[in-house]
Amino acid sequence: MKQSRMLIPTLRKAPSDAEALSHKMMVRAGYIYQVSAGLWAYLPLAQRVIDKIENLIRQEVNKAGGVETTMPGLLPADPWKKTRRFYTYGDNLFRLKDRRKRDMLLGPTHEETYTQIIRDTVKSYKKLPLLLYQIQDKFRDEDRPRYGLLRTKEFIMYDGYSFTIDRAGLDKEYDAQAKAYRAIFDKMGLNYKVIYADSGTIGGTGSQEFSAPAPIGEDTIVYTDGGYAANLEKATSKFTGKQQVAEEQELTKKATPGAHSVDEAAESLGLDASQIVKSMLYMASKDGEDKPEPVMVLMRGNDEVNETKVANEVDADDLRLASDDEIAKLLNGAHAGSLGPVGVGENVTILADNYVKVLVNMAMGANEDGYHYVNANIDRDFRVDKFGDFRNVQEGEIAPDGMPIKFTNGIEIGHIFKLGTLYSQILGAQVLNDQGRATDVVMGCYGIGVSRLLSAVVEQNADENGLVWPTSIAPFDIHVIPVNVKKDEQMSLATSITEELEKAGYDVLIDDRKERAGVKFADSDLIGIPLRVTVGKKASDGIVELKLRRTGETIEVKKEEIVNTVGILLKQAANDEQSKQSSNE
RNA sequence: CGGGAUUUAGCUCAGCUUGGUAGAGCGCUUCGUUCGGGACGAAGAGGUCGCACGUUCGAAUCGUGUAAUCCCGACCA
Repeated sequence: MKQSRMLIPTLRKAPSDAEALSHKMMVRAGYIYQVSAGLWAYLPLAQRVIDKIENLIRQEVNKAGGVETTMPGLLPADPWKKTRRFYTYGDNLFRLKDRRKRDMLLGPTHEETYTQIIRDTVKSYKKLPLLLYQIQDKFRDEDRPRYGLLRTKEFIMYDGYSFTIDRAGLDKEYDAQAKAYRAIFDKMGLNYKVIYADSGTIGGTGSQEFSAPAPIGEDTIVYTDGGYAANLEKATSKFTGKQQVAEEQELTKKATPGAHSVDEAAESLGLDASQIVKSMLYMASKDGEDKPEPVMVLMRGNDEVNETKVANEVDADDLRLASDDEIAKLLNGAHAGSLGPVGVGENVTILADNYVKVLVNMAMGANEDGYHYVNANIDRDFRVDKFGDFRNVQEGEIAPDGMPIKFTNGIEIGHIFKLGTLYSQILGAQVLNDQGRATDVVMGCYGIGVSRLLSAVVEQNADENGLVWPTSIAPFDIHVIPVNVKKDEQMSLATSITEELEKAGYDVLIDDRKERAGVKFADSDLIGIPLRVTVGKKASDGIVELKLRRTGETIEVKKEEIVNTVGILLKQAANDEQSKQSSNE
């Protein structure tokens, strides 16, 4: 491929509004062009990377029994109304009407559509299992698109859906997808972590999230060197609290003027935050029920409430902090900042973290602005309905695997999920089983953020000169650079080398532009093709220079040896990329 | 949803305080020299200063509104 026929608008400087490394680099290197906030054009180089990633996915998913399909991006709202997601999905769903005023939407995911197809076309368990997938644009009206391709309003996604007659079948499909995902990400040379999650609240019985550590990642990954990995929402640590031993003192109300936070109260009372109990008032509600139930959560002042754990405990679909009005109404006109469990009525469920259980003579808000209680004790002064783990783990604590916990940011690149029969029940996707009885089809759903993968890979593979693509998904394998295109011996050698390498099956880009060497080298580094072939002064002797982008390693070879040497170098580079990854997981 | 910032040439920015209808560097075009790590010289092209309304004889500049873009935060009582 001639570079003069490509559109590669490289820039000396990154646009001033780019923040993330991958965002800046991909714009500078001429891969992507921003059309609008959260909407990106993939220029020729990005398109080639995307094609390679997609083909890698196809390869591995097909191996796992997947078959490719394509759904419309524009969808009728009716099935989404049946599953209620038309109403519950929130503002991220693009809703629109067609000319007959029929409600439509732009698909953010396709559970309904695939379930509908299976419902109408598969009537017998003998036709199962099936794993249907597509690689296609998805639409989500993100509140805040950011970081280049990381969070956008339209993005490319692999989404697969498995249909089986029973749970055992689902487990097989799920495991096959997990295996395929690992193969895909391994081949891409990505560093990633697999996060296992227990059953979610909505009909699922298991999920794994694949997350690539990177500074701009929006997940907090809790992990250990022993292999433990979890979301902050799900992470647990060993309880290390010790029962405090002290004589119970008299409950006393103290003035703490102006103290609204734990730190302010701690200062005012001369106590450590860990001896202060903060009390958070939440409103918990379930789907389809209007009246939320108040839940008070007690926590050491230096801990953070984990709302997922609280929601699970009270079996709530929605959990939110109580509004000022609600607090005032339930707690005698008190305001946030001075809440506490003393004297709280039976209508409020009181949960307390395990670490509160071991405290004696604790301080807490008095439900009266400007006052805190000190020397409060459980049972004697206030009621606790249930103790449990309701806090976020902290770095350095001991994980369930016995190793110290570390935190890192991660980019969610893939997710697999055991859906169960939720959608098939609602949409009526049933087949006859071997007993001749109608049975709900058991589903799993699987997703990979394809366009987001570019960001993840670039975040992990770039240096100050530009991108450094892994060989498996680089837009080209080899960048041939005739240093001076006006010198016939250089140009003709470069051309013949390009043809030879292309014949050998490589993707080759030849820089046939009438640019000076410095410009070509700088652009080449920026673009990040794994191997560069420089055809320069020694062209007349039939000698060229090979240079690896990642290591900078350079060797001179005779033209007769190029194809052979290139093969060795690229294979070695691919091995290095994959071993780098496996040592990391 | 809350807060902050920005918007002038393809990119990075200056000019605005003290109104007089626009500049630099890079990039782009042409010619010449140069030619293995972002060359040099000469001559050019390119902008209704985000948009609207207002103030004024006159607005990139002052006022009001609006839009777009980016960043931060989203309740820890």
